[in-house]
Amino acid sequence: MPRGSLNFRHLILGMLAQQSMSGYDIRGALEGLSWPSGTPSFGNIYSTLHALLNDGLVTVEVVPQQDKPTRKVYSVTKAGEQMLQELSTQSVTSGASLKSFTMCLIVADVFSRDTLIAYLQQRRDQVIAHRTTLEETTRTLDQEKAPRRRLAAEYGLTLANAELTWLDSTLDRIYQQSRRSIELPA
Amino acid sequence: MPRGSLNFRHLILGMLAQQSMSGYDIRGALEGLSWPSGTPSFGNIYSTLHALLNDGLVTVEVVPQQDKPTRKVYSVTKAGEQMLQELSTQSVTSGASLKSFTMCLIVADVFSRDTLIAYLQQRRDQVIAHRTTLEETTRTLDQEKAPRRRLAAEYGLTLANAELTWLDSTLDRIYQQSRRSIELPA
DNA sequence: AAGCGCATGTAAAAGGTTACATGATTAC
DNA sequence: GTAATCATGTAACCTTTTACATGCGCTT
Repeated sequence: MPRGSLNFRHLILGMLAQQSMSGYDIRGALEGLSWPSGTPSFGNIYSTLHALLNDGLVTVEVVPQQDKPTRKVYSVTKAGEQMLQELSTQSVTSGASLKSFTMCLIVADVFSRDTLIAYLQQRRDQVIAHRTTLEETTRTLDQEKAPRRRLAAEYGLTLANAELTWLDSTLDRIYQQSRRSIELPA
Repeated sequence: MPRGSLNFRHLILGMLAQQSMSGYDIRGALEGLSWPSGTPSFGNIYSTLHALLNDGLVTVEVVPQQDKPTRKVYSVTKAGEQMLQELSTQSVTSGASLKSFTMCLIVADVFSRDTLIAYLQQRRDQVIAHRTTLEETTRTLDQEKAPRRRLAAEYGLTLANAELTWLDSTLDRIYQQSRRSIELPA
């Protein structure tokens, strides 16, 4: 776990900060959002929740339901909020894998604008670097006549280009929002 | 590890089948190709190599170099080729994560055309399903005014659409290749 | 002489999934 | 009756990374 990088605990805590939920709810939300990095298992979610509870970062409320099993709704405590606050302003030194970046986007609400921008720009730099590597690889493979060998590189290039387009337009959008909120008070 | 799914052993074995390499070489090749799923560590590569050697699926050749440390070049044995052969014709029941799919592409050479097509189509079905889920999620989030909450879903949608475009064009290409090789002998 | 690229290796720790157990209600 | 959704939980297991150790030769 590289220093400054998001882990699963942060993800759960960040999601609970957006909205109090049960483990089952969290799983449902992640199924829709965390697709690129894979949906985590219940085993992981529940034990993370217990660990957070044990560390006093969240509290539980047992909610009996009619016609359905009892739910356990978790909410972030003040200690938990403080932990997120620290994360929010912390400098980004992550080795940003796709997983870690996806988590960052899911809990984007907990970051300050500057931290979010830093994350996006860092990801942008990394994707550009990878694209360069992939372009070199395809150039080498073009010499050979084996078309199958190029599949992985082409796949990577397609994803990299799509991601870069998204990152650029998203960064633009965020910059315009800052400009607007600066212009309005003026 | 779902049955029928590719694991790291298969990846290494498949890469060695394409070309005999050292652990260091494998790492270099994967750095260029396996970007979306993350480049594996040396620790993983070397221990997998030792395990394959122990199971008689590969052999080593110690290659001393002048001016550089000695390399250990691994090659696939007949037993290893047989294992790949079985994998090649095996029906695909994988829970195809991005990781497993990327591995499949890297060793695409070892698959029969039908198996490769099955993998690509299976992935296509899964991505379409995920896209549907993501579209529903964005529809729900559009109601709210929180723009940050939509980031993860939009990101996923962008990647899903790019991947689908690639999958469709790649499947087309492969189909045309089969047609050509059927037409020629006729 | 310090640092980097090459090259291999191991053990401990972290991370995560699978498989199981439980149990109620609804829909076919 | 049997499958599906809802809902939680534990332990064993697998996978993978991290952090270390080693050592040569080239460059600054």
